[in-house]
Amino acid sequence: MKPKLDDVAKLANVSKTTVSRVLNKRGYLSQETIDKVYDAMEKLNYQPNTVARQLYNKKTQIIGLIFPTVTNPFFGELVEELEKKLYLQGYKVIIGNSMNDPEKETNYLNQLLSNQVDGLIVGTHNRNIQQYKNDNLPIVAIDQIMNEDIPIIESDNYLGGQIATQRLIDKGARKIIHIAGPDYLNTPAQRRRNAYEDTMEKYNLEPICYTVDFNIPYKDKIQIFNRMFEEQPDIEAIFSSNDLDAAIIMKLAKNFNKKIPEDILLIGYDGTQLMRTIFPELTTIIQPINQISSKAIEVLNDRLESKETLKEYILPVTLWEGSTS
Amino acid sequence: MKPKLDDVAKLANVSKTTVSRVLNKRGYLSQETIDKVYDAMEKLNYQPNTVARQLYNKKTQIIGLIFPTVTNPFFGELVEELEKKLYLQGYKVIIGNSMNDPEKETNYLNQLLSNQVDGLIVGTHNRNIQQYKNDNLPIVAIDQIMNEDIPIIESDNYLGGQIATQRLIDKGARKIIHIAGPDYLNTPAQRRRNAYEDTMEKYNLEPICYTVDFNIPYKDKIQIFNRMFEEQPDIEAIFSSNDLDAAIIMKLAKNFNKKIPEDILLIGYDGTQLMRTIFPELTTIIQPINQISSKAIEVLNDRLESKETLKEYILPVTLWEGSTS
DNA sequence: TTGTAAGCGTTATCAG
DNA sequence: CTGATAACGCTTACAA
Repeated sequence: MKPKLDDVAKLANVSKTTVSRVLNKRGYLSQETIDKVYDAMEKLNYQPNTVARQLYNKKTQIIGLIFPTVTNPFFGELVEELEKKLYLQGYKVIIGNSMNDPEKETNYLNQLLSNQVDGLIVGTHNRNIQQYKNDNLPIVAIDQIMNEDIPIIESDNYLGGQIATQRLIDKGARKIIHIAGPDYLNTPAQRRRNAYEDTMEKYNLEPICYTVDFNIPYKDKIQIFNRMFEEQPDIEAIFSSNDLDAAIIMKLAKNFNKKIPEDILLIGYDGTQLMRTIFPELTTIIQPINQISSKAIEVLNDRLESKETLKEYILPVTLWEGSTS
Repeated sequence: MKPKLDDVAKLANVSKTTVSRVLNKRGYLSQETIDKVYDAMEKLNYQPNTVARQLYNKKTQIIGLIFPTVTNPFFGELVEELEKKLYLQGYKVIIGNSMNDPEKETNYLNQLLSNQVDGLIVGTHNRNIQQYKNDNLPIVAIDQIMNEDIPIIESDNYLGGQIATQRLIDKGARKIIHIAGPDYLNTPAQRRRNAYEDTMEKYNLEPICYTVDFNIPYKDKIQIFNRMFEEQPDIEAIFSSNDLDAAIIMKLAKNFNKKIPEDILLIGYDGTQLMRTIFPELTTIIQPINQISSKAIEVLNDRLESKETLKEYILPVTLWEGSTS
């Protein structure tokens, strides 16, 4: 059995209160008592029970992070940044990889909000969060519309989509295909697609979208892209809303005897550290993961202190000029 | 204020006990009571307080995962698998990215073991865990020696190193360089290096190792590899203990006018889904992430039930035959 | 400077 | 079938 406060108290011949005071360095205590208590704690190898403290304080010092999958470098790096920064503020993180499974996500949401976490940062792409309406919950969303009361942190998706499309057009491409996330998801990321469509229209070009759920198995993606190459033999450029897909497309292009950038221009999206390091040649739009995570935490802190927040925070994107377009 | 059991009880005109029974579907209850209670819960939008339950049950249903960084695809995929499988068993996960910072790691270890988690799966590379000796703690380690009492789950690092080195030799390379993790870390992964050295010796070849801490910034790695290319102009093959480093090396080789595999043979290590998808040409040793995670959880469960476990579990590796060697 | 006792929100025992 | 009550381990008024 693990020793508890009372065991320490008995061994040190003091009351629980005193031990608690020593533990939390509160109030006046004689040095003698302090020493006695520390001695006892050491002898018993005492560790305070976090859960009991959480119950009393009504705070867990835990933040829940719900994201589709930490396996995608964008989310991996984002989650890592969030963890790092929250750690410095004394928080731990519970992570839920929802895999865009609505049931799993709802489950996490419900359970974590049962006093298990102090706040939530959510980046999944599902809806059904009606139940939390009006509740002024300590939640912020990243790139995701949950409901009107939950602030959204995002990078400038429209501008990103515009920069990407414009670049391909400027480089002479006319038949430009866009790989997008599923359009039933009304996320801010869809603005990349809107920007693509608007820009194409502006030049009287026909927008062509292929839709890929970004966390289906790789082999399914490969199938879709292979079909795309078959259906679009005269394709001149591709704007992928995701670097991973762009990288896969680069590999597949070879099989169709298409060279990048000679035959097909390519631009991706996200621009993670990882991709910039192992695929520096891939031109892409960089999302400011560092700023996104900082802002998300800042806004969450505001919410926790019941301060007013904006509904939406838009952070700047930048272009990574590789050689694929 | 969030409603509590008592509020529900009052509204439904029953006792706390009854509400608790309804909540946990225990004991005999009249349908009428059940309905009344559910009604009240709904009206108040009641959510049971997880922390209070944790205190009573002395279980949190949380497992702590401590790994260097979720940003490395190997750990990312491992953590994801662990989370997925633990979720199905009713566990949540707290994640600590130690970044090989001993202080942060110790901190996590101490705090999480303060009744905050039911068990721990640890994959970090630091020592200093003396304090936990003899304690029969519910911990398992992945690829990491913590102390004699903590079981280790690992893939067959020696065999992996052997297969890799042998392959390079079979393909005709003689001057073969190995990129290894820092050797002050006495981890099972060092057996890859041992295997490399043994195999080289067997063929009377001189082993040459470059040491790279795997979570230093990318630009520092690039510096080290550039130096390597300068110092070793007649290099014929490289065995990297990490696919990311292998990928970086592939990019850098171009700058030195070295073609892979024509001029330099290359083999990596880890073989994550991600790398096999976006770098299928990279020959590598696949660690069985799925099996590792399953075994880790299985052994942790045994520990939680105070069953005897082995000290070490070694899982098989396989070769991914790309075109880089 | 230290101790007593109440309370944080649950669950389970035991009695009715 | 239902209800008091103690307990989980800690913190803090309030007293001494």
